[in-house]
Amino acid sequence: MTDLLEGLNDKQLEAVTLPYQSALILAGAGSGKTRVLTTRIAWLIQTGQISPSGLLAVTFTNKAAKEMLSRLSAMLPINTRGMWVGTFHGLCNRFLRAHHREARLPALFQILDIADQLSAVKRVMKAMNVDDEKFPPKQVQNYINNSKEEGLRADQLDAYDKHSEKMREIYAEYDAQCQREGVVDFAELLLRCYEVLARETALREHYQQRFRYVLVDEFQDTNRLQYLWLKLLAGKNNCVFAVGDDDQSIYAFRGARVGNMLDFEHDFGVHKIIKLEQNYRSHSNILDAANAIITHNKNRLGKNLWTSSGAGEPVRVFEGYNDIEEANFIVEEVKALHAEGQSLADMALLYRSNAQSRVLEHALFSAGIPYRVYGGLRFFERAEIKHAMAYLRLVANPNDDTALLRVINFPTRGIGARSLEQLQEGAKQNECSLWAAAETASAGKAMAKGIPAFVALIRSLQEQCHGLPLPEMIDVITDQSGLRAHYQSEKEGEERIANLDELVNAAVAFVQEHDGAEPVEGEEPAGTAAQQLLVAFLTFASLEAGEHQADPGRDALQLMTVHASKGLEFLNVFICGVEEGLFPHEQSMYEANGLEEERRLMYVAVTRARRRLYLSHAQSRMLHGQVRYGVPSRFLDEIPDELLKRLNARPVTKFAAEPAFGNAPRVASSQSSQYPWRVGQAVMHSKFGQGVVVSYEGNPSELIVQVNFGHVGLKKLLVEYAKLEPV
DNA sequence: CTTGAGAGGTTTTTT
DNA sequence: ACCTCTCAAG
Repeated sequence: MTDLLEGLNDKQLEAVTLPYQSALILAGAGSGKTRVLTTRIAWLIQTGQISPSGLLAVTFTNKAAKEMLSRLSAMLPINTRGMWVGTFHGLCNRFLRAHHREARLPALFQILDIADQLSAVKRVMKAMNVDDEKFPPKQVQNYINNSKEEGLRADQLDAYDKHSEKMREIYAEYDAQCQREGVVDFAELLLRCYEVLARETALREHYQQRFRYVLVDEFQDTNRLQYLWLKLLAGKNNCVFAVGDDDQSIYAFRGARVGNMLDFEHDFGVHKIIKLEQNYRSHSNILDAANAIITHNKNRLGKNLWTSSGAGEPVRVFEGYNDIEEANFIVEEVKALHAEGQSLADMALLYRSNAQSRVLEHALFSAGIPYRVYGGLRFFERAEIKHAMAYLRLVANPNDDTALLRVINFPTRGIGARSLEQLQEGAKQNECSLWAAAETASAGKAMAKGIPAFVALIRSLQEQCHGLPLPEMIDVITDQSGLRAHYQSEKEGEERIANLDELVNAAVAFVQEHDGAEPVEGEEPAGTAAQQLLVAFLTFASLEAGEHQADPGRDALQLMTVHASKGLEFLNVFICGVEEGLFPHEQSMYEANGLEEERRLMYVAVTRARRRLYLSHAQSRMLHGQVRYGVPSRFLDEIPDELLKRLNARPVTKFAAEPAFGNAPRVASSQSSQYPWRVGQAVMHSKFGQGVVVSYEGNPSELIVQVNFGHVGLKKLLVEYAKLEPV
């Protein structure tokens, strides 16, 4: 066996071989974070300090967890199967399955994804007669999730007024509904697990004694609840090894608390933070640019990346007249690089928001460059898959109201709003599930024939599926339910049919992987083996639906948001739309510390590049169907000029010329007499400085002009009072 | 129950 | 611009 510690630098070595104590490792981008984490585990095991079953390692993505496990089994001759290495949600799910009684959950509880959750929220609100104009279901959903991620139940929340009181009430009702139906949402997995550990002393002590060592990846992304969970699990005597990078915290908007890093230092008695600052990814021009940007942030633990691999190429900056020219430039560069023999898969186009991908895709498509867009709808989130899964869920548990509502009339079988209302009424009166109500209704006196037909269908499916292997079950279900026939008659249903076939394939692969899987420890497995497998598959679909690495065979350019690029690296990186209002995003200005998060986002983007980095921006672009004029991002100004190579010199007085490509602003020439300045014209304001006229609104007597003042932001000004000077 | 017009809303989203 | 959702007419 090769020496584990070989090739580690001093800091990495120090982190890997730390004595038994809690530690915080500040691991910069490209500093070998995953390597340190896995080597630490391997070293602890190899030196006999801990057994494989005595540690718990937690990540945010399934990908990261898998990566850790595969590297681990390459380092050590151990069976990683039974090890507690996984995502927060995956581990909590495992815990709850084993201790469902203590958690007061049915053994075969099911997991709601965001879409399921939203429909559950809508259902609760309807039952409560809540006005969904005043309480938009999405907002309610966020409120519930945010509360749970703070570790708070409805009865622990304060209400300030009628509105928040109602929110709290809906939250409580929603939880009650989930409990009745035996389903849990993502946040609930964690909160429930946390509560069980907090409540059940014996259980907590058992796990505390077992997991002497807890390791956390991407610690900067943990939310309040995850932090509390870790603290509870560690207890007084165990140690936590946390690895993270405060400069790469880009999920505050979802409840991640960078502050957990400071709290951690204090709560876990960390003596010394180890900083991994040597970067093995990029040349120094790229790192210096990244460092220059991030030093503008006030709230940092402090860290400076360096490399021994030389300056490398300058950071290239391109300014387009508009987004189309920007896209065309990128196409040309990509072509040139590809012609030099570089693979497309090692090039990435990064953008701040998904809306930007359209223009880029159009240009790439026209040029015949294969590309792949990351993000968007995932396989298990597609409507046809969700429908098939809903039938599957009903076979597993017909009392699953969410699943029932999804397919009771899909394909349509004459069950309209009225029949549904009757069902819901019946369910409410008898305090039973919709399924039970449907059974009663169809057994009783004459009813619209749809419902008895549906009941018969589900019963028949249950019967036919009994004893069948999972893939065949899916075959039967998609066939008998009429799903397949429905999509066959649809004009663009071919892809959907193909997806249903793909679902069968996914089931085949799943069954193979689970062959001879370990039984859940602790308690007797509930249900039959077949039921277990079915529920495991459903859980897999909601918890591990990711894995976007399709068509690895084809060499394709990678398109994704900056968020999606975290953790990845590419030889050549293009960051597009580096403009005020886009990156940093306009919306971020309204949030506390929003700008700092945007800057971290730019830091993440820049540090993705190994060798060559392009930053591009455009003077104008189409946004929400309107031409928007923008000034270069402040982040560009934050990079020292000597690191940059400006590829094209645009005239200093921008926007003086007619807008390129005939995208004439609506109000420009024809009625220009009415408007003092042309849209796109640079103007000076005594207080806000230089800006660009974006649009006009209001009537002629009270004309309002919207000006983009770059760093100051977008401002709406009354033409009459705003003393603007042309530049 | 299906269809289409109109309204509203568009940052990012590991599970 | 474009997508999703709602509601009224067929």
